[in-house]
Amino acid sequence: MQQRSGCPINAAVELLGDRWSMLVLRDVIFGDRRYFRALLAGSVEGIASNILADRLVRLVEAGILTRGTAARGQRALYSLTESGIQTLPILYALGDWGLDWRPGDDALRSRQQFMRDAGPAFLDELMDELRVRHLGAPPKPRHGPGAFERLEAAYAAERERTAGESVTGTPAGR
Amino acid sequence: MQQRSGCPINAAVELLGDRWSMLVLRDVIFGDRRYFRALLAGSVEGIASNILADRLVRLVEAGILTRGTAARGQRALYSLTESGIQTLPILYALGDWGLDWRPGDDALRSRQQFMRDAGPAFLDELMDELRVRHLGAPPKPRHGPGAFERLEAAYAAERERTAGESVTGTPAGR
DNA sequence: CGGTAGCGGTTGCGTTCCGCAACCACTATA
DNA sequence: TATAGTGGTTGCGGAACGCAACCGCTACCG
Repeated sequence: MQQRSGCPINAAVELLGDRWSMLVLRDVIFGDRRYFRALLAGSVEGIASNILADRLVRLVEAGILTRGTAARGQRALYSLTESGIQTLPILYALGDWGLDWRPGDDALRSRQQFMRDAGPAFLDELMDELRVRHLGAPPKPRHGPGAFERLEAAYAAERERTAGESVTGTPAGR
Repeated sequence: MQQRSGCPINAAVELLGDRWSMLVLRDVIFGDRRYFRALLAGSVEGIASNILADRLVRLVEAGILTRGTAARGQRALYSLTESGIQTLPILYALGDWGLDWRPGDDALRSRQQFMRDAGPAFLDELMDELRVRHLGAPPKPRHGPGAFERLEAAYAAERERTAGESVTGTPAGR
């Protein structure tokens, strides 16, 4: 891909400015989906397989992901590189804006709300854990549940809450 | 536009996830280009007039920009709304990533570098000034040059420096 | 040895979007 | 009346997207 300008914002947009790349990274980072089939089946937005295949190739070529060496018919593990891990602030900024200015599902919004409440240091904590997961970095000693663990707990709790609402809210529901 | 999911990240991507929207906002915010012709002629990446027209309509419809009431043949002033002003952290995150992981022009990179060095409070300062420019908010009392002023000064200095380099650096240049 | 499920994709095809250039109606100025 | 400037619009070819079906390969189980 040829660069249209030397502006760093443009450089990022040329690579990530489409309807799917950031969502794939979101699912890798937050959903821990690291196999083709997992990304395909787990996609909330319903990505098509050819689009997913294309994006994975591009992200690998751009050095954002690496693909584990896997022969045909075998599972290929995708991992984040350091530059991939550092796309997290972009994802956060997008989600933070979307939380304020666009409508959305309460359960899915709770994750973003949790991150906002947790403050900016939480992002660093998440990135540290990604380095452990994806780069084989030694895990940092911690007391209590990890950052992703807390995030998922908040999401699960919210899902539970809204699910309960929808059940009790429609008594003879159909 | 119909939403593909209730995820706040997806909500932002659906609106801003294309090759031009963020660049238009960048030029409005950092370049203070608020007229169609200024955005068209000043575009470093060379946006086409039909694409620009389309994006302006979409951004206005999304409530990110407002269009001043102007008859045909008269200048229409585009202004940021509060939600438009708050896309600045997204622009910053994109540029910050691009600065680290993508090649680019030194002069254009200096602006992003300056913002990084200035720290996160600088973003708030910029957003305050945008509220003055675009929303008619009362200017905050300040000592010394404003945030945009400092930013442009850094950019101009770097442009001067690299221009000097290219002259003195290639003595009998060809 | 044969059938089946799972793996990462690929292919075809129609629709939408992007990129380029020319062109438009209108206003303000002289 | 002529000219420059305003915000666009139109036409067209190529690229990207979205959908569904299909593919070759491996691993497992009987």
